[in-house]
Amino acid sequence: MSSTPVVTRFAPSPTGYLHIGGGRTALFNWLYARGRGGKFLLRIEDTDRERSTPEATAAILRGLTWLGLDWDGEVVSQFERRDRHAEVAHQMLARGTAYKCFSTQEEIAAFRAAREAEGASYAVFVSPWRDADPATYPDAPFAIRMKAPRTGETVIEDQVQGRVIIKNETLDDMIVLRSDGTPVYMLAVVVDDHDMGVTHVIRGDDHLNNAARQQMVYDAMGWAIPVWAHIPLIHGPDGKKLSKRHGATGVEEYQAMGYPAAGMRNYLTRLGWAHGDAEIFTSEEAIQMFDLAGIGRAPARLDFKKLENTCGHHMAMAEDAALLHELKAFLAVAGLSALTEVQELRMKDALSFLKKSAKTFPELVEKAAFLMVSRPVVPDEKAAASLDTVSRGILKSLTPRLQNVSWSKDALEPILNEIAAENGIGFGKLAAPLRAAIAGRTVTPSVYDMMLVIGRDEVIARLEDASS
RNA sequence: GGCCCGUUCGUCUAUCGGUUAGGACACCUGGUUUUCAACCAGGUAAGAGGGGUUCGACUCCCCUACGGGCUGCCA
Repeated sequence: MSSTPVVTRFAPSPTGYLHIGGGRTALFNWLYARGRGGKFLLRIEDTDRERSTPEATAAILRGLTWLGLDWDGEVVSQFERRDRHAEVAHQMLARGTAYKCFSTQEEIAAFRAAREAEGASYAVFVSPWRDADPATYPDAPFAIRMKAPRTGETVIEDQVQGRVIIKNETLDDMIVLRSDGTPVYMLAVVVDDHDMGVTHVIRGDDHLNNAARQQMVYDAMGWAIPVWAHIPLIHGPDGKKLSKRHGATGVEEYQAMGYPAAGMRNYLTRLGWAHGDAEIFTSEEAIQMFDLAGIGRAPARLDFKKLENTCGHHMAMAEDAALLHELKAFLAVAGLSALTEVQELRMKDALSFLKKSAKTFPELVEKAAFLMVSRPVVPDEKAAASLDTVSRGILKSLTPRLQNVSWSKDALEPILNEIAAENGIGFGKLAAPLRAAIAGRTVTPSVYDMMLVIGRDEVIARLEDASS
């Protein structure tokens, strides 16, 4: 194979947040580069001055960072490279692979309307200036158009889509430099990818047709064509193009919904890509396994249930310290109050069991309610119901016996069993009021787990609160 | 309209001419259990339709249907 190092890139337009589909495209580029000791570059395609904003760029960077996709080198601004783009357009002019076109937009519109009136199925604009004698050039603004081949075909060798053949007659002489001297996207991408040394262009398949045009620019400049890989877009659960009505479309929304980044990464990697039966894997494993050949050709639908399941596995797999760190970040972006010192201390102990059953951070926080509340614990309606007179009496008889036991499950278990036996009830009947007293609710983690986390003094205090 | 791409269980997919079409999620049933989960065991479920090619097609070719993309001096 080639010995040239792999260089991939992600090139979003800063016109909004980082779309989940864009996030996946970035992820694929990142995986591919990282798995081959290559580089993953980031370029912001901000040539559309009307719609590009610095806020959007910041949001995209945040989204990528959250997903754990680190890029190499500086972020490239396409807009700042406009002089270079114009330079290449003029080089094309000099090479004779482009020409000055003085047709006005009105003339072009009229041309199309006329062809349409004739009943033409499509109207490729043919500029009258394509072969005009420079002596006839008017003193007027002009655009630079590429002198595209009119016959034959352009073949795209795509790693995902296979060999795609486009007839040249269906492609017009696209403009590379506007009459105001600004470069057009189609030129800018090629020049930037070339200058940045991009070897593999992995992007959405909405660009598949564009690849033919771009390839013409590569040819016009005598540059090496990169490896193409046009990946299908992500669709909503109904199979339609993913849009707002399907729910979250922005990467940061997923963070705010509390999906752990590792799970998100795993899910997005598996969405539209497979490696045998591999389902749950770390990023390191994904980097090792990832290849272009495993990418499917059909658009994949988002499945929130599977996303959750995948996230659940990663929650359970996570290191407690890292999970605590991510939990705090989640609390911040979700606009929830930060953990107090006491809560954080308890959380550190509770994570070992909480993470096993939670799939998302909101779920984890929900299960951690017992350690978040402070005295007096106010029971909800159902919990209050289980704290009847009899139960309160039982709890009252329990507290003295907790004073001197060693605070471990092994020591606590016999005591609670004794209490249950003495009162002629099963452990389940005892656990209910205990849960109510300790957490103020009926659905909680194991009573032992809770007791161990909040500690003897707090448990006794809560039991006394509830039984008095 | 034209051009291009796609179509295996509800969903993500494996298969790369010969399989009882496999796995995962979801769903259903059972088990475990201290509540909710989690967990364990089992189950239901698929090659869009029609033509070819072939001894043999989910796999190759064609047509149709459906979905998507492109068709700008947007990116």
